[in-house]
Amino acid sequence: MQPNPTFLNLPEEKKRRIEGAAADEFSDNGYRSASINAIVSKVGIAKGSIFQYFGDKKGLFLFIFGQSVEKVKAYLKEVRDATADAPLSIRLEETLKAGVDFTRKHPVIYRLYVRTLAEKEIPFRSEILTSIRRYSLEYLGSLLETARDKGELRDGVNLEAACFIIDASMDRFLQALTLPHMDGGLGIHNADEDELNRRIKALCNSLLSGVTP
Amino acid sequence: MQPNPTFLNLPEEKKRRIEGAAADEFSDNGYRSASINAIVSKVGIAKGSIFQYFGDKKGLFLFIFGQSVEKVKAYLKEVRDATADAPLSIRLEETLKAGVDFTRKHPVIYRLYVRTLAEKEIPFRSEILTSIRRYSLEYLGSLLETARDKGELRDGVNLEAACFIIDASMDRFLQALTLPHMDGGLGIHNADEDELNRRIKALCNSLLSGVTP
Amino acid sequence: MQPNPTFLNLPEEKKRRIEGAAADEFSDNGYRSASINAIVSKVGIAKGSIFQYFGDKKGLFLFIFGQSVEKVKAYLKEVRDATADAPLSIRLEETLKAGVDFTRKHPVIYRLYVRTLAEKEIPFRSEILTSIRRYSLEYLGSLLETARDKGELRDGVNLEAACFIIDASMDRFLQALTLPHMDGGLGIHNADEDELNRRIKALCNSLLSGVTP
Amino acid sequence: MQPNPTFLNLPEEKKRRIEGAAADEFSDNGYRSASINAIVSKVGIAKGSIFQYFGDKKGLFLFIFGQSVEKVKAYLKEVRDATADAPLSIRLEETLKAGVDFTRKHPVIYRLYVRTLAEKEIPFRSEILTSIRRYSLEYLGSLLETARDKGELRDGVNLEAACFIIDASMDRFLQALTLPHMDGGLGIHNADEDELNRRIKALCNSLLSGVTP
DNA sequence: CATGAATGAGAGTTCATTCAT
DNA sequence: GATGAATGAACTCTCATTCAT
Repeated sequence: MQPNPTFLNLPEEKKRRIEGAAADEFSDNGYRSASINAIVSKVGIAKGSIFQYFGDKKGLFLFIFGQSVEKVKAYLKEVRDATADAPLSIRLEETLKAGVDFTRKHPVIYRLYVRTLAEKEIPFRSEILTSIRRYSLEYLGSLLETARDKGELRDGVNLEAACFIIDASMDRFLQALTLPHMDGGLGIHNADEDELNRRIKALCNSLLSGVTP
Repeated sequence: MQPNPTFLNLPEEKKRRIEGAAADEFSDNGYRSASINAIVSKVGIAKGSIFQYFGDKKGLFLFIFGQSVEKVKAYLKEVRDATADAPLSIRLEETLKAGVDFTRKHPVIYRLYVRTLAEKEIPFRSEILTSIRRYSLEYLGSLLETARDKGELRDGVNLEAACFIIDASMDRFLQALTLPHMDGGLGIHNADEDELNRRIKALCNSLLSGVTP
Repeated sequence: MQPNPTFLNLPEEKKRRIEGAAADEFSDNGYRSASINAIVSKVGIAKGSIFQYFGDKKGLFLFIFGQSVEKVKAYLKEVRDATADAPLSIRLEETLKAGVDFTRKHPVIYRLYVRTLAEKEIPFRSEILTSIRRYSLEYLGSLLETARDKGELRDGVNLEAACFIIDASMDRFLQALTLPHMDGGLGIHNADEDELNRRIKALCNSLLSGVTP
Repeated sequence: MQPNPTFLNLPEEKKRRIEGAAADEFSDNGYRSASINAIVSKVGIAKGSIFQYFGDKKGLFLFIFGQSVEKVKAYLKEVRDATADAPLSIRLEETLKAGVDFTRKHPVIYRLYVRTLAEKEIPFRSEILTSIRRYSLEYLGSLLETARDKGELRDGVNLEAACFIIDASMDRFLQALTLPHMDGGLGIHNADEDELNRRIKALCNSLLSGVTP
């Protein structure tokens, strides 16, 4: 999980170039098909250096992935704290907005996550995914519980199912943002800022209100 | 997309063995990492034959994937027709049940779809995914429109958003079935039949009713 | 141990070129340092072909080594049968002469054996060496037992120790032939035919008679 | 052959750690497969230091090997002097015992010698081996000459051949001690102290007396 | 003087694809 | 039409050596 100190002592800019190229490569090609050749020739360093920094391909992947997860967590924590007193609808909106924002700033991170989802032989895949899902559900769970305690929810609401639906919908929303092909009916992919915000509001509204009378 | 006539004239049983092995290999390893070596040695035919039948790896993949999509469509069409007169809640339940059923009978097909979602260099990936999503939304859209016309929906419901949420939630439900790690809060993965049906009902209820008073 | 049939069906001449190059490479460099690159570029075939024929480096080595052992055994069996009725001194001389003859015809085989002796990580090294030593001792043992039964040996001779000494001395004699550096006092390495036969006779005499009165 | 003065001025303890690690590595892996990486990481010094001290891999090997040879010579000289007045049979026994003793105390040195025997590309291999053999034969030669002068030998004994046989047999005896696989008929490898001494006596007896009446 | 980061050649191995049989 | 031998590029990983600090 931890790269060699050598790597950590590298000039900030070089580090970022390596991380960037590796994240790109993994998110474009998944773990197994990602090529260390491609990474080093993009960055312009010797092949051996990568192995000096990270030991092996697995070590590189674990580091890049771990970094990404940390970034996402930090981002979400910020949103949670910043909206602590807002009503649920606003908190969901802000969460999704933050997700959109983050996905745009770090598109590779989201793709990296999707790739990890799909690939079987990724090192520690099971642990990685389980921990991500758990974190995500805890986050949404705490939002919903707070809302329930404040009386914002209907009686008898199934919190688990609600979490599941919200999680899945937001996840898909972000997928649609990253992958044009998943942008089924919502026209998210090429939307401008205003349009996107309307979409977010609409989705969150629908998530909260359901469709039946 | 179309294999060489030579392939089509093969004995039914041999064709099925080839298709099965190829589907397994692609769904286990994705497109790029799938090995034609592995496929032919599993089936017990000559490597050259695959290239005779399908031209190249790309052709093989396209054929296998296309076949899978046809199977899914046929399955869904059946459900739609069979439940034409039922209320929306039942139709959703039956759809999800059918999805579960199908995923269990043809686990490789679902995995194949997830892999395709994740991999960038898959031939015609964009077209493939777009068409799948469109089909899925059309299907759900027609269910919801029928329901609206029958007065089952609340006024002012945002059909697009509803479709999106239902699609995403069902998709995730099936993912949780296939991938233990996605089974966040719902405990789907190891559920017995009864438990699973309760989960399906709960999810569909929540999808229809929302959480707010 | 068995190469792919593909290899066995190769034209005799090509097979021999491959076997020769591989035996050379292994006997020059040992197992680990032997380079498949070097072998294929010497033979002029593609790198992949070696792996098609033998699976991996280990398979190649095992095949080459096994072949060599078979050749040696066949050679020794011939000598044993041809000298069945001769006195021990002649049989030893003929054995050593045969060894010299063989070592000259197939110098790589002897070097291969020495290399295997020295290297730790050779596949099945332990089994290989044990079986070679056992075979060698059985061979000499049967010679000595026959001699004893014919009354050619002094009473109370320690057969085990005698075997050991003869085995070691002959082994070293052949080493001296192959490796100029081991040619300590005997001047074997550059000896002409007559000289060599004298050396053989002298060694066998000394082996039989010892040094004490 | 001589390391940089920098090395010689190192604290005794550090020098010994470096020598030990290098001897281990070379004797375990041979020259070419020995890894300087492994050596430095075992000792805990910088990789560059090795090159500073010894120039290159070759220099390091030559130094380590030379050192080992010196140790052996010193050991043998001691035995020779200590047994100057004993009869030949005792001197041989003591020599072999000393060899056993030394091999046990410094197993890497013996392995190092065997490895050098086997590997072709070792620097100055030819010179190294020639000098070792010559020394060994000189040593045994002086033992035998002394014995002849004292009338311990039969008339007409071939001293050269006797030397050769004794050298080869003792060498093999030590090999059997180090490599279980060479322990052909004698059961040396797992022998306890008493048993081993009996084996040594038996071998030396047989060496001196031969097998014929 | 010691350090260890950087290098790039070379290792074994796998693979899609071609084509003579 | 079916076969599978041959190919060579690409893969991950190791290593001795150099040299700026």
